[in-house]
Order: sequence, then structure tokens, then C-alpha cells
Amino acid sequence: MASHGVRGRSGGRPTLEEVAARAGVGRGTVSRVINGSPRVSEATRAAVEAAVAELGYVPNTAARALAANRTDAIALVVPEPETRFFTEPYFSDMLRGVGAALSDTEMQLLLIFAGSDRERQRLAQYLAAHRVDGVLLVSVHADDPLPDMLSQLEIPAVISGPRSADETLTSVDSDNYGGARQAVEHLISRGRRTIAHITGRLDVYGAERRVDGYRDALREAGHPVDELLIEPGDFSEDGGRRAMEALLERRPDLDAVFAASDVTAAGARQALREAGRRIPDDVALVGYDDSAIARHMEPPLTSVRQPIEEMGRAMTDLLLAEVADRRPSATRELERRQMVLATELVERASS
Amino acid sequence: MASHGVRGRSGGRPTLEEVAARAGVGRGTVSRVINGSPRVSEATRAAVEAAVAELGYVPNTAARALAANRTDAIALVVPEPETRFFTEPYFSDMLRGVGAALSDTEMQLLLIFAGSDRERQRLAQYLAAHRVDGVLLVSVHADDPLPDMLSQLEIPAVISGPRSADETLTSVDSDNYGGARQAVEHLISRGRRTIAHITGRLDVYGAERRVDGYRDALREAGHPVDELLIEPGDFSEDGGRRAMEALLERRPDLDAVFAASDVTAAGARQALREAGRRIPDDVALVGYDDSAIARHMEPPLTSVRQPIEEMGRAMTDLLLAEVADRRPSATRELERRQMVLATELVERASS
DNA sequence: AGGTACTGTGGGAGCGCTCCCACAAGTGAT
DNA sequence: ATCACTTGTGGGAGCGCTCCCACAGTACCT
Repeated sequence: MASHGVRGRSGGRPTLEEVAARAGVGRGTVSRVINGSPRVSEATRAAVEAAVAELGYVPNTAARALAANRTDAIALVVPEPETRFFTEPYFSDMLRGVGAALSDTEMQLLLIFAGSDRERQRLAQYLAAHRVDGVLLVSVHADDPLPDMLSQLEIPAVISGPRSADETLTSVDSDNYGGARQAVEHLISRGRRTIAHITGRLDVYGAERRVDGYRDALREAGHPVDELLIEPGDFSEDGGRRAMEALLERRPDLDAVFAASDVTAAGARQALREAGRRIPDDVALVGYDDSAIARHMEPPLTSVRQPIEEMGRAMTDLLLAEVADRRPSATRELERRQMVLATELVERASS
Repeated sequence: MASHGVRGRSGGRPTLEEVAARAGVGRGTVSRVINGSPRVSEATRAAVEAAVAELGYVPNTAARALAANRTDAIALVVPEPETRFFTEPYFSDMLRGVGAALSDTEMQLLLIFAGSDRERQRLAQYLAAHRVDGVLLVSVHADDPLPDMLSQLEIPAVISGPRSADETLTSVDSDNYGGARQAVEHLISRGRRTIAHITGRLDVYGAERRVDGYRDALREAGHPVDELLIEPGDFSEDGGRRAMEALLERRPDLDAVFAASDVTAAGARQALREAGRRIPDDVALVGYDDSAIARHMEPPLTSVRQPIEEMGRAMTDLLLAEVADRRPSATRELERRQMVLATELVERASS
């Protein structure tokens, strides 16, 4: 209650003003040194730095945030329940990349889960309060209102996996098209002739691009594209199994399958087994994601690896650039950017 | 819905002052309403709330933090590399508990990894800047300077697992002593007579307490405590195996083992197998932690479960209480608290 | 000599809040 | 009537920064 008046002028944390007095310069000069402005003479800079060290000065983030209208923090928003976050290696890889990109920055990372309605409510409040300078968005569903909310609030955001070909947000994605081509070209090079494709959920842009890659790879190799060899799946194991059954019925002569995810491939594998087809002898199988499933499948699954950690790093770099671009000092306008990272085919025994 | 119309000065967000003007009251009154002070008449409160809604007012966190000298955020500090965080269920359980306790609060949770030296450096800077109101500390090693740093900075902190019997920080722990007793009493009740104990790292307080529990349980059941039956381990699988080998050599007549962790038990199991002992027929085995290992072991391992999620919740509640206690409005001084939560024996086939 | 450009510096004016003092108005006791 | 409270309210004085304008000093032109 008695905390009125001079709040421990001797015991409290030193302020800019105190550092300035100690160094025998003005407040503005100390601020310039702290913020690395080039407009300070070498001698002055040294004096200020000495004073900072002597007093153990640490800038007050709140004051800075208030005056400069920034927070020096970005959020990684995961619109999933925490469980998935811990279960799927995707997120930990992503987090590692983000962390790496941030490690030589002043930026603080906030991890925000928005799986439940309640959490989403909180998040909305949080964003409305502009408590972060930017947002990294991963694993966003097509109809999620989050991206638009961010646009409206004018909060810089980068999304992993654009929602469509003309995504308005800056995005980073792996080369779904190229990855699919790699898979199919690999199968062709192994002498497979009748290559089927079990797609992902086609309202996911990436899944669509994989179909495009599949088609073009066949076409360019001079193979006809038979629409009967394309069966929609939904990234799930069950979907993979059903799709495989349908394919076997329609084209029992197929000798290879490219599945849009490892999980889908696992489902397809079951259906193949039940139909008495051997992998890879009768039918070669290729998945997508190079997840743990791929390594542990029997036989181990050839799969397309996405550079998730790199994606995290790239997303962060792009976001930081956008954030920097909003600062008063910035001049040029950044154009919309869509970055695509190369995939890699990991060959295993299934093909 | 009206929030688009009144966008006034260069797209800025409404301020307290603007809300006050709109509601026809003073700035102080709006502040009181926002902060739920009881000293506001019903009519005024309603008018202010209407104005807040109409303008879509959201408090500026930075301004609040600066004026009130608080951040409305706490950190969960994990002094481990990220990998462990994602691998061990301990952390996700803990996080769930913390999240639950925070969910009806204004508090924001920050997740901070401090595994590498570099990260620790950052953390120190972060804490020095008082960017959080309080800190939750999990998995702290005995010689970690972090707790002292927090005391010095006068940042409220709660630690999971006290470092010693007279831990200076508020702490939450599971009942290591009681858990060990449960394990040993269970073995006794199953008719086991010669019960060995493989300890954890004895510089960890909790491990020490488990030894105490082991001793007391035997003593109270009228069994002699044979020091030759106590073999130090280090929580690792390899340590468990070596300890088991030593024990088998010294006391080949033993018929039960209480291991200080599931991982240790896994190591012990290997040594037992190699010595041709059957579990549980020849030797009963009990672990500690009730981790995934326990469930998947062959045979499934009886183990002592710690209520980790509850611990997270309790830690958070205690921390919030301490933080509230530092606020200017608070009067009473909180005493140092050490909370201990009960464990539960999960019986499986190994005993 | 004056003009025009820099570079480096000090410090005023806020940023949007919270805290607290002052004070009006109401209540009930003398 | 006065006094002593209480309740509700307005608004000043900061919190510790950043931004930016003013201005001294120096340099290099015409």
C-alpha cells in the first residue's frame, strides 16, 4: 500500500534516463545506441555501452512496445488440439525450424493452440489486442476464418500451405506438384506401367497439386492418363483402403500406386494384402510425408519427404521481413510471396 | 458491428479515453469497469460496457503493462532440449494441466526452452527484462542457477520437485515417499520377502525420498532393511541393468525389485531375463512413473503413477496466487508453500 | 564570405494505460 | 444545524520508452 512516491529509485531497474545521466549524454542518444542506430559517434557509443554494463540496464519491453507500437513477439498458431501437436512430428519439426530462424533475433515466440472453440475465442481476443507483431499459421483448414481475421486486423501472417493458387497471404509450401512427379517418375523408371493415384482431400490445395504432378509426369513420359486410375481419398487410412479396393476392382491390372500420404498408403497396403498382392513384387507403393509410418511399415515405404524444418525457417524469415516492413523506418512495399521448397524422394523397399 | 464506422484517427484502435467520451464518463471510471472494480454504480457500468461494445474496445496490453508494472503472462520454463519435450509425455501432461488452470484467466502462457547455453542466455535476458509475472519451473537439476536467479530478480516462481527438504521456492511435488511405500507395501502384500530397490540419481531429492519410503515400508512391515538390497541407479536403462546385475550377484535370493523409474525397471528386466529369472514368477518388478514404457513392457509393468496434469494445475494455481500477492492491492504475505500430491499404484502383470 | 549539406546530439511530446488524490453527493449520527 | 462517514466519480501525474524536431558543429561547395 505504501508503494507510492519514488518506487525504489535505488533498488529498481535502471531506466534509459539513468543510463543517459551516467554516460553524460541525452536520452535520445542512449536510445540510439540501444537500437543500433548508425548515427552515433564511436566515442559516445562506447561511453553509453559502458554505462549500460555498469548499471545492468535492460530495456523495459512494455514501455518500448507502447511507444513504438510493436511487441517484438510473433505467434505460432496451431489450430489443433494439443494432443496432435505432441503426437505428430510435423509440429516439432516445424517448431525447430522456427526456433532456429528466431535464435539470433530479439523476437519472442509464442505458441498458441487453437483447437477448441474456447481457445479460438481467446486467440481472437489476443490478436485483436495486437499482442504479437506477426503470426505463423500452420495446418489451416480451407474454411478457417483465421487468415481473414488476420488480414482484417492488418497483422502480418505467413501460412504454411496456401489455401489456393491465389492465396492472399504470404505462404510457404513444399513442392507438392514436384513431389508427386518425383514419385511417379520413380515408379516409371522402375518399369511400372499402370500407375494409380489415391488422392488426398481435394479441397486441400496441396492434394490437388499432387494430382496435377501425377498427371503431368505420366503425360511427359508418354503414358496415357487414365482417369479410372485416379481415386479420391481423404488422407485417412480408411479412405486409403476403400480407394484401393475400388481401384483393384476397376483396374486389376495396375502395378503401382502413388498415395497422397503415408497414412493413405498404409490403408492401401491393407487392401492390397487382402487382395493377395505382394508389395513390391506385384504392386509398387509410394507414399507422401516420409513420416514414422513410412519407416515402420512392412515393407518400409518409399515416400516423398517434405523439408518441414526448412519450411518453418522460411516462414519465419518471411514473416520477420514483413514485420520489419511495417516499421515506420521501412519504405518499400513488399510484394506478396509464395515460396515453394523442394521435396525429396526417400526410396525404400516398397517400390 | 459498428467497429468499422468509428475508425477515426488513421485506422487506430479506440482508447480508454475514447470509450470514456462515448459513455459520457471519465477515464478513471472506464478503467474501473474494465478491471471489474466494485466501486462503480450499476448504471455507469452498463453505459461503459455499451460504449466498449460499440467501439470494439480492447485494452492496450503494453500500456497496461507499463502503467501497472505487470505483464499478465507467465512462463513455463523447460530446461531441456526441445526433443525431450516432445518425446516425454511428462511435459505434455504438465502443459495440459497448466493450460487448464490458465484457461479462465487473462494470463498468457509462454513456453520457453532452455536446453542449450544460448537459450539459457536468452532466458536470463528475458527474465531480467521482467517480461513475465511469474515462472513455472519443471525438471530442474540440483545445481541449476535458475531458481536463485529468479529469487534474486524477485520473480514469483513455482518449482515442480523441490531441490531439497528445505526448498526456498514454492514447490509442487508428487508424494515420492508415499509412492515408494505403496510400491513396497504392494510387493509385501503379494508375499514377497526379499525386496530390492534400485534408486534414482541420489542428488535428486525425489529419488532420496523414494529410498526413505522403501526403507520405512519394510521396517513397518517388520522386515529388516538390508543395505545390500539397495543399489544406486541413475534413472537410465543402462543404470538399471547394471544395478540389477550387481544385486543378483549379491543377493541371488531376491524375489522382488522396486525400481525408481520405469526406464530403470526396463534395464533391470533385461538383466533378469539374461539371468534366467521369470517375471513375475521368480522376481516381481515395480517401476515408477507409469509411462508408456510400463504399458508396453513384456510383461506390462506395475508402476507408481504421478498425477502430472494435476501437478501442472496446482503449480499454476500457486503461482497465480503469488503473482496476485505482489499486486499493489494485495496486503497479506503468502507463506512459503510445499504442496505434495498423492500417487497411485497401477497394478499390472509384472508383480 | 555566404550557402548548403551533412553528422551527431538533446530533449519535448506523446504512446494508453493505472494509480491515487480530490471532491461532490448522499447518509446518518449528533 | 454540524460533523463524520461513505460511495461514486473525474482527472492529474506518471510508467519508460520512441520518434522527431531543433540545433550545434563540421565540411565542402560556390
